[in-house]
Amino acid sequence: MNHRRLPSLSSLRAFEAAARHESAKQAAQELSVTPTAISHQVRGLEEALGVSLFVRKPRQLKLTPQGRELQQVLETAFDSISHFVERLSAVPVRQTVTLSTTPAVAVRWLLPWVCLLRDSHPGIDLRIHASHEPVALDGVTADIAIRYGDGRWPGLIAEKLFENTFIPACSPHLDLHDAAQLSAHSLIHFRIAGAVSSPLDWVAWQKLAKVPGLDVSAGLVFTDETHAVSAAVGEQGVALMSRQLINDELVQGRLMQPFGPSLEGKPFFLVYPESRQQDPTIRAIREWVMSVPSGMSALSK
Amino acid sequence: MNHRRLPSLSSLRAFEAAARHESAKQAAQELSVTPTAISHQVRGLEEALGVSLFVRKPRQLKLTPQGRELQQVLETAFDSISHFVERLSAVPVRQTVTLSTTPAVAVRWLLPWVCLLRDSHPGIDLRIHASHEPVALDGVTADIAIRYGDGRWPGLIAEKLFENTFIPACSPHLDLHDAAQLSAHSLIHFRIAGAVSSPLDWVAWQKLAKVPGLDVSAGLVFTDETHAVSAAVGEQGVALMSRQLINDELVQGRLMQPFGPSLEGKPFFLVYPESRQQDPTIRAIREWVMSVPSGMSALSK
DNA sequence: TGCTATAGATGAGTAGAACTCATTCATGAA
DNA sequence: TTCATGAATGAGTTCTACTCATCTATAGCA
Repeated sequence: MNHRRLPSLSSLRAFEAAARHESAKQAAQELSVTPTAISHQVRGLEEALGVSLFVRKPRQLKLTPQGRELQQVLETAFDSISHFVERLSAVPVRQTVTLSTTPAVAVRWLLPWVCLLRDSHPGIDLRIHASHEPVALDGVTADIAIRYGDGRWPGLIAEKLFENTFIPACSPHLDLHDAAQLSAHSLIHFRIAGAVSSPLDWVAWQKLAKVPGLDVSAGLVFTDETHAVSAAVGEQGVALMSRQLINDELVQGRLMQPFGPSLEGKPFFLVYPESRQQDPTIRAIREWVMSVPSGMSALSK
Repeated sequence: MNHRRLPSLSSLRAFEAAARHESAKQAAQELSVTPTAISHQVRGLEEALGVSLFVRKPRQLKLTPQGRELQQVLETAFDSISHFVERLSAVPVRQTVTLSTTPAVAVRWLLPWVCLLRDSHPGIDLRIHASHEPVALDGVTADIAIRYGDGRWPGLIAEKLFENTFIPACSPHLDLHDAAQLSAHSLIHFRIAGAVSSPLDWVAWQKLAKVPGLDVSAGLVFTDETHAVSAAVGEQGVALMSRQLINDELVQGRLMQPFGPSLEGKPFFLVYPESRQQDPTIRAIREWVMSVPSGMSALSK
């Protein structure tokens, strides 16, 4: 259908209304224009088509047979479009949005607040894509992300959420106060499967802390950060983890930071494509994420 | 359906083409606009509807499920309109046109040329409404007229066709040369039924000619002008009739004007509503009428 | 790996279609 | 006869639809 011929759609609309009413005045009212506009449009359409659509009488319009036929075709067409458009608006379409983040952020930071999003935006179907690697925000794999980094991603808008400070953390029951005591306890490692090392593990910490005689290769290894947290809470040893993600445990006294130093990791950002900045769904998610309490955000308020 | 909601029809058209191709570039080519125009229109539509219709990738557009649905509704609607419009143009619709004129003009002047109109405009169905009284050119009773008058009819366009000169006419066999001989012959009257007198009858002629002893009330009376002509040709007497309508007989010598004076009647005009000046059918009839040879027209050429 | 071509998006500016205003005309009703 | 009503015409104005310039992110090729 590459050679579809369509006259001015505005004139078709004006004609259809005038034909239905057989009145330019009523058509004008329906379309919120002046009767003159209707008159012009109808005339333009007749000229474009080369046929008469109305028989004109003073103060009266009568449809020609062709005019009547065209009105019926147009009414059907416009009605089908209008019905669909109204259906689109009337049914709150559940917008599926995929948020990509790390497993720890997902579990420890976001999930507790998902009910809040559901309450405020029942039309949003939030799906969380948890992985350690950043994924494409292409609207297919994911739409929006919470990820750590330097905040500079081409084509993406990045809004800082919170810092990512790695601290030694253990249960208060271990009665640890000095780094020198570390040798007597297990180190709890969190290591991404397949990764050899990380700038934020015990090796890096030891380089900074320089605890004499400490063997940082030993200890418990978990591939799931939340398991590492559980082990620490369960007095299995000392874990090095993001303070912002164990804020609850710190506040509740289930975990403590026995000593320093801290390692500053790259902060977490909310990230989404610039092209979707005005997307109502993206905006809604953004607002929700911004309302989630975080260590730094709560402090700055 | 008074509350029909329709977004910008232009944006709907642009979207449908872009959706069908899943390419703004190809849609632009189809609609003979720039790709930018497509981009703007699609974006406007998405904002108006509040939903995303495309998933955007660099150099690529992918339809959302909603976008796909809308495209299908629109394709059906636009196709139905387009098909009807093309049908309207492709089938030469027979346009019925009613031409109002006097019986004499119809029979003696127009009918011989109807075949010419049919040849040049097979789509025009010409109907002739013959009557002595002018009728409304309202598109119902009649569309166009040939009528005599002063050429000034409100709202109507009047184009002069030919004069209307009333002359005494009789067969050459009567061997009449002088008005004084009239008493020895019958006067042939043409009188419209119900009409008492006319400014163009024998009474009016006698007032001008002042033929001694001539009784103009006597003679043969016909209600049909063509019958009066036949009677004159058949040597029944002398008729007073429009020279332009008996031109053939004059030229062929079946009738002659034996003496004066002539009475100048109001000329005949082609008359049609100003509002239909651009009507293709009216224009076609006009051209045809103007091409019919008439006494005065032929002489001026 | 770097360069070029390609296709879509954004924003400012422009053109033309859509519309308004003023006026005229032809009823129809009081 | 006068006034109200509704459609049409033409000139002028507004606003939507469009273009141009520019940018971005690939995709393909050398």
